[in-house]
Amino acid sequence: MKERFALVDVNNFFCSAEAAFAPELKGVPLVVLSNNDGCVVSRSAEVKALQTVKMGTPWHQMQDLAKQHGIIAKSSNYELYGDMSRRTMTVIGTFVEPSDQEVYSIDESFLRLTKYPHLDGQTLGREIRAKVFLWTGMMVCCGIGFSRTQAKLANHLAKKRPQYEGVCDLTKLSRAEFDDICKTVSVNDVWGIGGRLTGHLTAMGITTVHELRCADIKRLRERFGVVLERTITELNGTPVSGLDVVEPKQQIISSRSFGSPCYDYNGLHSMVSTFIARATAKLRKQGSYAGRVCVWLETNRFREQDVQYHPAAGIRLPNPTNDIAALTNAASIVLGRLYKPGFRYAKAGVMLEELSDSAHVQGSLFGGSEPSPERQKLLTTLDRIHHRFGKNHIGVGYAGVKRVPHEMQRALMSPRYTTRWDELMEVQA
DNA sequence: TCTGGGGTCCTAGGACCC
DNA sequence: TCTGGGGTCCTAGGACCC
Repeated sequence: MKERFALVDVNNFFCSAEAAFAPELKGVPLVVLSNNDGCVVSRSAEVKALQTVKMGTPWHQMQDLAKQHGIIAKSSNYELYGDMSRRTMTVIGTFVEPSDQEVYSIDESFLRLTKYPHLDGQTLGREIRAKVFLWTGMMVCCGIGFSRTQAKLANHLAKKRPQYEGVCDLTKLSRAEFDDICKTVSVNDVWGIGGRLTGHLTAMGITTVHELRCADIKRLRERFGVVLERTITELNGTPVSGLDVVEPKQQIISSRSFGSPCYDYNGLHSMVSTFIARATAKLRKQGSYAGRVCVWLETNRFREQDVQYHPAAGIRLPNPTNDIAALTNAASIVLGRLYKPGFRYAKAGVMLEELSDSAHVQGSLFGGSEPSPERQKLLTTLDRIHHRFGKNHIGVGYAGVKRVPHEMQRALMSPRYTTRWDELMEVQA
């Protein structure tokens, strides 16, 4: 039996999540900004229609444009988006068995339809759209194909071409119809083909999906590697990969630009400690232990007048651990090596690596040792306090105990309608 | 003044082993 | 004069994704 996949994806996800609770944001030009209110990371249909605001445009560079078109901006509200994502994915998941859904990103989900040959793609897509909209207020598009890459392509068409009305099923097309459509889509719109590859392919005279499908696959593999070969195979209707099962993360990163520049060691130390706290929380949530801690610092690369410095280094722990104090300590050692006075630091980050599901490291000279029961109790209690009161009430060293001076700016943030009792939406009778 | 954050996979090349 | 060859593991960096 031929495999069949669907990709369901929310339109303008962050903007839609904002508008779901604020009717005045519906039908108006709206953007959502990255951390620190830096860049545009989501645009409403009205902003996309202007064609002048690209993804990633710095907000401070488009003030005039915003005034001219009445563009409203919102700070990113990841607590709201995370919760709306969970709700949306749950509704999408009601159409198949759990093992046939892969939540691919915050706003996208693959469904494997192979087991449900009786489901007509068009009908299913329309039903998903209706149910998701009714239950969450979010509008999705649905693409269906014989591989995940085809489903992605179909979703792209469903989103961009009004005649599809949000649902595109490539599996129902004849060979000739499929070829004709592929002649109208640029390689750049294919999942897995980014700017670099597009440049190289264009130079070889390959600009449309049809040309890519017909190209000499052996030659392209030799030149660009196995990834492109798989993409072409999938475009031609043979799935190379099925659904990905959710694996624990192999690395955990926490990193932020500072709300204001930082010059001194103590300031950096408090930020790095905060990042470690956040990363450790993720680590403990997935039940992993880290074997290596990396830290990096960055000056502001956009300031040409500044001397640039962006060092990075890591340290291997004697035994993998999930103990926030041990991880903070390791990060402090690395930071001590990296820090040099006299620079205008703008950003820092930490990375937990070599994650395992055990505190024991194989072949360690001294043997792995579990933290003592008392220690475990302390760590678990910390987790509970974080869970119940939020992350900013207790921490190690400088982290999170009080507002740190370089915290990010989120001047335009909306309420966290669905996750905070004191930020619930109020309705006036 | 202000320019995001968090991931994965693959490959080439060096280190090291026998 | 002439200095092996094959294999694995690790790391850094590139490309991509959302």
